[in-house]
Amino acid sequence: MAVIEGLSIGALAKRTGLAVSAIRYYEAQGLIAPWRNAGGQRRFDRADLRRLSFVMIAQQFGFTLPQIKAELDRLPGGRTPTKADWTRISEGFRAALDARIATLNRLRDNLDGCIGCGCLSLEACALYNPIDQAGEKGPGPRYLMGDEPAA
Amino acid sequence: MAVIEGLSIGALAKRTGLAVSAIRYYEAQGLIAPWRNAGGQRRFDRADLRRLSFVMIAQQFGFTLPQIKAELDRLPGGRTPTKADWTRISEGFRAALDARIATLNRLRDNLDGCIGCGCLSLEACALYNPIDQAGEKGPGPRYLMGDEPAA
DNA sequence: GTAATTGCTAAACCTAACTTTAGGTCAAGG
DNA sequence: CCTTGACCTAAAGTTAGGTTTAGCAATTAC
Repeated sequence: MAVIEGLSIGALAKRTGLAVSAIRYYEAQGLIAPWRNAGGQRRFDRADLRRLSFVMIAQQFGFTLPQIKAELDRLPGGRTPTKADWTRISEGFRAALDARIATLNRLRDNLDGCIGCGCLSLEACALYNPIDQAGEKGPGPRYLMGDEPAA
Repeated sequence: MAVIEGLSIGALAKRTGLAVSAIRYYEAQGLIAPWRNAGGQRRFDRADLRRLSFVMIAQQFGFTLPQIKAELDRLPGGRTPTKADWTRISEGFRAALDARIATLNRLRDNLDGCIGCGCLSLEACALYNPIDQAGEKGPGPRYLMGDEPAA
């Protein structure tokens, strides 16, 4: 008869398709903030489903978890985010995504130029130079988004 | 007046902009194969400049080092690669890049649809479903959007 | 009431692509 | 000849985004 307050981590995992361990990891990174029940177990709001949805989509867009957290932190604290809140955030995505697409298009156009010459020479090849210094930060390994190469 | 045979690793680093440690790492991964001088130091061919150029560009395209190695291994052994060799490889790039751009465009179009509704709901949102499961390999979230919701 | 789930934490492990460190060796200039 | 800077190796460290393991506690099912 007890009304279940909030979802358990397992339920959330089932609903989102995420692994339980991933959800705990996201909590550790500050992306979600469940409360605890009397026994110390995590309980989640239904709104957390949407937060996790946001995380999953943003990852597909190539955002890092800190970047995603930054967006989520802009959601109003203290109340359930409204449709307008999510819409505002989606528009930020849209801009970032457009920039990413533009970069790739530029890369491709340069490549088209290079296919003709076959040069790949450091001095002359347009692919080396200011390809995207501004576009992607991140120290160490720079992953772009992972696609299968087909080649 | 000794004619310098081959480039030192430092010279190669300067010419490519790579770190010396990165070049040694690439050698360990089989991407380049310098020879050694009498004192045991690495000496590189001028053609290695182009190989490294290839590596750097391919990385910008999002290829992993093993994938890049696979391409390089298809270069004819025993002779300096020709323009035609590089051109053939560039065309493979072109295809992979086109695929990636198409994916992002599709993602963006879905997002545009979602901006209107603000939903981000697991049941309804078009962004969840079969976005592009072509490339599920690689590090990171295996479970994410990956295989079995069966669990 | 008890067994089977499910959940908890902390810490270790994983991959990719490197960098850093420690402890030596080689080469070029004065 | 001697010093300085470039090079060498092997091993450990780094970052991102998690997963796995070990050892227990809380819930749920029967």
